[in-house]
Amino acid sequence: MGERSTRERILDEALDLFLEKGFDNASLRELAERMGFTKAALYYHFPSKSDILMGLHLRMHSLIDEPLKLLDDDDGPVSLDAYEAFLNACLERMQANEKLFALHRANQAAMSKLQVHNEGHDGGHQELEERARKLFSEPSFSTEQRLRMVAAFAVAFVTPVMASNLFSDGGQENTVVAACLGDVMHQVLRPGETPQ
Amino acid sequence: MGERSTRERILDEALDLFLEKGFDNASLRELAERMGFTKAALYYHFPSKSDILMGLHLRMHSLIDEPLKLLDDDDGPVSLDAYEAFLNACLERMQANEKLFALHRANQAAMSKLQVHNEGHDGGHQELEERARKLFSEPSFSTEQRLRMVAAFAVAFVTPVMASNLFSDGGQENTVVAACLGDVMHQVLRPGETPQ
DNA sequence: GTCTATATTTCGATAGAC
DNA sequence: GTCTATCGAAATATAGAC
Repeated sequence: MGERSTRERILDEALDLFLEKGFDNASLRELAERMGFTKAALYYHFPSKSDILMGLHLRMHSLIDEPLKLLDDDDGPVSLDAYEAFLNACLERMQANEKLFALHRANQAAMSKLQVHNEGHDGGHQELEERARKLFSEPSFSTEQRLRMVAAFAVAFVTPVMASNLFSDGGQENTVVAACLGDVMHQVLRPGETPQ
Repeated sequence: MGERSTRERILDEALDLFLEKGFDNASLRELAERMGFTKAALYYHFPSKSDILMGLHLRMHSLIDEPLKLLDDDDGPVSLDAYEAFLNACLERMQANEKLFALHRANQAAMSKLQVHNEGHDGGHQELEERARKLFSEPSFSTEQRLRMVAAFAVAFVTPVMASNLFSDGGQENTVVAACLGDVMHQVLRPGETPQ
């Protein structure tokens, strides 16, 4: 049952390596060494180095695919409630896949270069960015409200990995963190509910 | 008056180039081309490529040097008020130097490799990280309070550049953004002041 | 699926003239 | 302070045997 394909094991190892050295400074030679075979063998499983990164990007893509639906099946513009539910869903999945998101953050420059070589389905990075740009430009929200939506986004996507990196005492309970950040995001998104 | 030294103009151009392509994928050849001279000339001004990045890092370092003092001249552990003042001061300086912070974020992997080659004064990156780790491990705060401090940090340091990248209508007034995010951070830092 | 080569390219860096 | 020319290293990628 614990049998992962070689391809998946390469991605696992690549995730660790890319996190340690950064994508650009990690060499396929070292990745191959860690896998126990040679560089050329990697090219049997992946056509290029950036395809390995793309493989990891797709893993993350599939993680937020479902939460993303929470923003979809509204007919009108997105509601604050839907957005909050989306962020909470992301938070949960991030905690279970912290390294994947950390990679994405630390190697944003490399991620941005992932292009669409195929036809319709891209899996690229700029697709998500375009979507975010549209979301945060929703004219039915005030400027302040939109700023708050971005702030909540920042809390959801960067706080968890920062916290686990910076707290000297190991990781806190995931449920505790999620609950607390859920409160924070709720507060951030709804300015009216605070006293004066 | 508008006379910047060649060294400074190289740093200006490097900031733009590194932002576009990422530090690792930007070549000194292209940087030299943009400057209007050759690669070798760069080596007259900087001993190595990473020294150019270090130059940009030092620019940012000098920006937060003064806000950092707000955390220093307390005798006891840091107060929430001092921390909030620090974040607000950073926010202000970030807005005036957005690109510098964006570079730092997008090339975190490369920044982490900036080492200390000299003696006492480093200007390295891990110095700040160590400081942050210490701050967020302050035992006089509860776990939730510390989490909130990290969240406020995320709001201060990532929201402004995200906002100016994602809002389709150009940049909002800096003062408006700063005021709004100041409110948000205040809210985030002080859980007690909200109704249930 | 993995191996041993090797091709190819690109880049950082140096030497020395002007 | 900027140039030409070149070195040497390292990395991606390919060809073809097993």
